[in-house]
Amino acid sequence: MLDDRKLQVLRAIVSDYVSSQEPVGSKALVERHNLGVSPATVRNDMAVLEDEGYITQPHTSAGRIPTDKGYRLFIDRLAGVKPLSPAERRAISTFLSGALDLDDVVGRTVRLLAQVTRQVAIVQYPVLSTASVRHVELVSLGGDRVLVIMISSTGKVDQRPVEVPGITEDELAQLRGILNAALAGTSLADAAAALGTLDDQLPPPLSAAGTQVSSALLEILGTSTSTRVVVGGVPNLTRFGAEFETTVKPVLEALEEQVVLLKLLGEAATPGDVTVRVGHENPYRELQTTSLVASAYGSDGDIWASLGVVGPTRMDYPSTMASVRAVARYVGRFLAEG
Amino acid sequence: MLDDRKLQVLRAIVSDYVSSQEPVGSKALVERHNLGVSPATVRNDMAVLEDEGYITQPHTSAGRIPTDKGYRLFIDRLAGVKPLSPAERRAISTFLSGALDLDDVVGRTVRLLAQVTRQVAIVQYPVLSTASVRHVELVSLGGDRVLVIMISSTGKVDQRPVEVPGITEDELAQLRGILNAALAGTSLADAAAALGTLDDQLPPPLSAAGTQVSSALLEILGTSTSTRVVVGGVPNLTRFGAEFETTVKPVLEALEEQVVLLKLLGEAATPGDVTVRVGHENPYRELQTTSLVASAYGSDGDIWASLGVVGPTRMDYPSTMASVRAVARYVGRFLAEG
DNA sequence: ACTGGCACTCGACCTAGAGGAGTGCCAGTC
DNA sequence: GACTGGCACTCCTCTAGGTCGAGTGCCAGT
Repeated sequence: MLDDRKLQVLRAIVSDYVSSQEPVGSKALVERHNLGVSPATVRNDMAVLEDEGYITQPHTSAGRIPTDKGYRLFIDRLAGVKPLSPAERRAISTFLSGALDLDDVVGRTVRLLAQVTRQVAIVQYPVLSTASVRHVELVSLGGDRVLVIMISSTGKVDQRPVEVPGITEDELAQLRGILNAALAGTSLADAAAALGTLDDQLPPPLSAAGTQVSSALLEILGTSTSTRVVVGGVPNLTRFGAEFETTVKPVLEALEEQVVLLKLLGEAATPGDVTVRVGHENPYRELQTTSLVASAYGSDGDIWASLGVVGPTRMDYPSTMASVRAVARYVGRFLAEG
Repeated sequence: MLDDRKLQVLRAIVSDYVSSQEPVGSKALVERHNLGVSPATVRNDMAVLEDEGYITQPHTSAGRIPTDKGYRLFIDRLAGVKPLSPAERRAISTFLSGALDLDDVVGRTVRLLAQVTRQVAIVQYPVLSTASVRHVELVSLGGDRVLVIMISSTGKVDQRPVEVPGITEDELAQLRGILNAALAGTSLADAAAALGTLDDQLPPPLSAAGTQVSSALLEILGTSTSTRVVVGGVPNLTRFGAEFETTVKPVLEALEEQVVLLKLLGEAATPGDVTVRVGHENPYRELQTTSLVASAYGSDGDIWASLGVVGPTRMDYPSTMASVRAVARYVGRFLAEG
């Protein structure tokens, strides 16, 4: 159905359109890519490609532009992996050195990704299903207030204040000891269960406080599995001022919805493999005029989280995919070591 | 020089232009605001206002639009305080109830501010110059790594990992005790000094570890005085799609520059008093086509930090200023209560 | 000091026409 | 049968000209 040359024509249309943002005609095509055939032949091929739904005409006597389906075919079968430039390689491999803590790693990653792809970047905080509780700390805030702090093996620190009327420092220390004995080293998933059985075993003077602290810890455990997301490179959207309605506006709106972003990224499953959602393939209506390029990151098949970029469907997929993959790999490796 | 009626004319021009975004002419003015004089008279007044630089014409034979100087006069002398709507009052006074921790308070505040002003909101994390160290915690991360955690009286928790070869749990506990004895309760400013004198007093086995931990704490102290900002309501920019170059683009660019934002907000000094920077009054070139409405928040003259909104110079100053002031006051009060 | 009247300016909007890029189709060639 | 050159056609883009009307500045009159 689609012979080699037709595919080549499609590839040429995509690549020309991506760089010029203008419908591309048969004549320009044969001139810029030496296809070895006449414009008339290309026109015939284009007619077939249009019949099949890979390209379309904005109006009767204009050139062709790729449809979402066309981009999809391009990505699946035509896009060679574009090697990263040495500068990009260098940027990626030095960007994380000297990172201080998890916040810093995520922050640097999002800036890096935005910089190399020149798109809006999204990075999800890592959730390690095999992460464990490193330590629980209770700190008196004066009065009846106590700050409950949980440190996980990924280095993430969460806290919640609770009201615990009339507890003494000694009791606090005692409770701290019990909690750490029960929780330290358990996985986040098991920790919730461990907390449940703990309540009964507390000596009476501690039981009221224990209940308060337990529920705070449960909240913390809950929020550390449904994780946050960080966004960067928003000013890159200004490049697409002309496509305000189709690109700038939907992306800005989607970015404010953490839930949407999380779901989007959540579907980018296997690390090392880059997932692309082109236009209408996207489950979220506002983003159906844009594309998402995402990848999970982690190490040894252990998925931690996802990262990616959002941009107009008209984007340079080979480069973007290469960059996203490289950054995902690098961050995964970095976190595995650190 | 400018009699009462001329001021009234200016006020009418500002308010009409803000709502219509179109140059306003003499006839429309007398019709919409019953000025009691003829269009010709208004024209004479407008000629004077233009001579003085308060208004300008986009082109000959068009209506007038306010200049930055005109807005400034409007704000200083003409803008009555627009009372908040009951709905806004309610939104403001309920938005923070149930806030969990400092992050949550700041997050809710920025969303609230964006919602009521329908502009892009910026909230600086509170820095309390009189804040003190509540507690220092050292947690072994396994191997030679130790996590240094500092909790301040505002409820802010910061952490840094450090390398401390071959330290035992006992030594860690000892060091923790010494640190808390020396630091707990001291102001953040004094804490740095206290750390300096501490190093000498440590028993030899702890001195190496002490140095590492001290420098981590100093870093933490450094970053908690130069604080972060949080941004929200960016999708509100889509309302100004027509003014892409003058509003959307500069704001997006400025938002990515934390430093710029901090400096901007830092100049909004006294709490309760709203600072407005109109267009060219703004020290940052990119933002000279936009206005900033900001206020410090805190309690009892104790400034904690600032918050505000950025939008086009053509904005509804009375409402925006009222909202910013109300939110700043409310957040200040909320934080003071704990 | 204000007003009505008037000539004038100039952008917004419409229309018409030229130019041109690009197409589809068809008859002809290898 | 696949490719090509040629040709008529479409329809966007750009320009030029013309009308319309909101708005102005100025001046003479009250």
